[in-house]
Amino acid sequence: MTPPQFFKCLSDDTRLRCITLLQKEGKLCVCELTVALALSQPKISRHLASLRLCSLLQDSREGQWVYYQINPELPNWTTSLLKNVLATVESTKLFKDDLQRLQTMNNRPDKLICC
Amino acid sequence: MTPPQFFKCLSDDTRLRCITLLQKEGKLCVCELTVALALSQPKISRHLASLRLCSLLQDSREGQWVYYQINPELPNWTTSLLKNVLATVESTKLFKDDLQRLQTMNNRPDKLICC
DNA sequence: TACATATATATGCTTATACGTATATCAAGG
DNA sequence: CCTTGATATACGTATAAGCATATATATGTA
Repeated sequence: MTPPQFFKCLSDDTRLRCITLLQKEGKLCVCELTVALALSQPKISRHLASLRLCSLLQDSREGQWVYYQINPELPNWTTSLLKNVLATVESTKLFKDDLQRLQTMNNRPDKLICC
Repeated sequence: MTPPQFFKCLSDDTRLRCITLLQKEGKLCVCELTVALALSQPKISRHLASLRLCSLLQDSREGQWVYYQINPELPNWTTSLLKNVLATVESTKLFKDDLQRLQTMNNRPDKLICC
């Protein structure tokens, strides 16, 4: 992934919110992100797919649910920048609201704690 | 400037090259950037204008020449990210070639050293 | 099998980006 | 003034992004 490609991933509000939430929470399924960002499921799915295609995210199915997480094999420069980005965004109202909706979500699926 | 807006600035190759060169060199005029990136003058100008409009860059005229530099009054989080970006890009062939063309440029205008 | 929930993708549309070419503006020097 | 070099902008066009809605696929359960 080249730097401009990487920055394009971060240049859309929906994608940036997904990425920072995933950084914070580690692993979230599509329906959790849909509730957290309060956006339509297809919209979330499309952005997640684009982030998966450029290998910024990884997905893994657990039964009905598909979980997404930051690709743990990203090059160092991206990881370092992402850390920086989270630190920047974490204090914003937008981010706090997303986290709030996630934490108070009804019927939140249990994560499989494996290995 | 919001984070997505900021990342959109960095999401285009031409803009990213201008920004990193300006970070390295401090202040460059349009013709220097045109030679360094080996691109057409209107293309460079248009991208510089967009970066100026979102206040990532500042311009200042010195006679015939218009010099651009990173806006020194950017918020801390941007400055910090930009530093990170330069460190990432600096070792790439693309960046070195740009720098090379700049340094060997003919008729390079003298910068006004003021104050 | 039938149905509910979760997720992905397709379609049609609108808007935004980026580009090349042409042209305008602006400053400096005859 | 008139020209030249530097820079900015306008215009038309091609392409990419993003969206809402509808639909398809996959999984789990009765």
